[in-house]
Amino acid sequence: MTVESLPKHYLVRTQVEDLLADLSEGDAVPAERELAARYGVSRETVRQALQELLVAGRVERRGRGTVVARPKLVQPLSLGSYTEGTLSQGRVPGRFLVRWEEIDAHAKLAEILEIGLGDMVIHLERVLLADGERIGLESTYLPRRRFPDLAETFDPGTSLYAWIRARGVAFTTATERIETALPTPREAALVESSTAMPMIKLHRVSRDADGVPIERVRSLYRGDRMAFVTELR
Amino acid sequence: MTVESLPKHYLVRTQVEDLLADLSEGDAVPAERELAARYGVSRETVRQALQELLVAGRVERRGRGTVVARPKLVQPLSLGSYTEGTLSQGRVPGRFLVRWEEIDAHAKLAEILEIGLGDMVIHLERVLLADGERIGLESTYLPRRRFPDLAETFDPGTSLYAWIRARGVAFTTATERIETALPTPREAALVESSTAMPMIKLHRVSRDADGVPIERVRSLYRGDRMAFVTELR
DNA sequence: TAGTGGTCTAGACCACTTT
DNA sequence: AAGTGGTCTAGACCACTAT
Repeated sequence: MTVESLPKHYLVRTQVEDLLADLSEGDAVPAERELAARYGVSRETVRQALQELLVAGRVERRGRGTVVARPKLVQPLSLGSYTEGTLSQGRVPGRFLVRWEEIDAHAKLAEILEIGLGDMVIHLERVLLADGERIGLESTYLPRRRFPDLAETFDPGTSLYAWIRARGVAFTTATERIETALPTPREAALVESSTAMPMIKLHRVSRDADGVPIERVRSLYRGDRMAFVTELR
Repeated sequence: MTVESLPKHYLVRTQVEDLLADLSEGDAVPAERELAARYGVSRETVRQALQELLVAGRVERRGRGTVVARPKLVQPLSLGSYTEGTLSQGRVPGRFLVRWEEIDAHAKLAEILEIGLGDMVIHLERVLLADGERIGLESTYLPRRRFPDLAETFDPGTSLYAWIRARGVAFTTATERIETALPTPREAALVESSTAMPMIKLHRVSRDADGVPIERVRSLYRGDRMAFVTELR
């Protein structure tokens, strides 16, 4: 890509950004066909410009039409639970279960959790909510041997972190990998987004005071709706 | 987006992924027009599928044609310098200056750096390299009063972190914000990427032992080429 | 029912790179 | 010169939603 001769979709993007400056959160953005006519470009070019503004979190699709987006939500990247992190930002946390299964540990999972190959692993997948909005998807893998009564006593609508801690297990360290990723159609549907919307993917392995892995978590957050903060020491 | 009836571009994406499984790093991927003919779809549909694989870091554009991508580079998200982080991953770090300016601090910057409104700030922008590959863009803002001889004694091709530390300033804490973002055409060109490629944007304020801000850094890393790891305690 | 965004097509022209 | 990806167009059909 050269610096000279800016692409049309980028020019449309900056023009629409000027429109947004005069609008408020939740206000309707002109329709794609209307913008195409106004700027003398094809609808596909407008769509590319809007896609960039969607990824940037400036606008969002809302039922019928496009509206000015709310600011991104911010989450601390910390050892604490999703519940605590969300509450600390003044948001109401929520979650609901979309999958619960008990599987044989394959080689990689067994290695990560430091369990035997073929040991049973509990996998729970939950949609994460902030103020009722779907903002992410969380997959947790736990060794069943360590938490045999999880299925009977844990309510998937509540904090797993709190449940584990209440059983005397201390979260002491965690390794986390952070990158961008695109969702599958299923994942996109679960968070009410699209396959073209980049997500923030987090891979975490949490350990107890003895350095023993407690859980492996894979989280997928909507890149247009979430940002993370962390304190480095 | 509904779960049923998968979009064609996603089906093409999975079919191309199957192709990639039989190829090695650097091998050529069939041309877009060839893939369109092979799968009986339009070229634009193939392009959407390839765009998803580009974002995922599975393929990359290379001169003429598309090839199987190398694995993502991994950087620690730590207080240390880019040089140290890159070396710790067994990569050769590099950087070159693309902008040097001294500006009056505007309100927000003055607040962040805890300096007077209108105090002079040094802004340097550098392209970051790993093994010679352009992987990111870094903008650093420093109060000139604290580093008056920066222009005379600092070589922008070297580690700024090391230069500051050598002057007896200790990096003690930092606050970092992490999110996805799209580059402007200029930024995309500098890292040899495109405006449609999601980047990982980092905002950092580093502080010394007294809690005084040392610098503000805004980094933009190619999302298709970089991942980050951090240790949580 | 009318309007919206989501998807897909067939084709065009361009800049660039390799042969 | 030939082939590649980058951009853009004009149009089509669809599912969904607000009226």
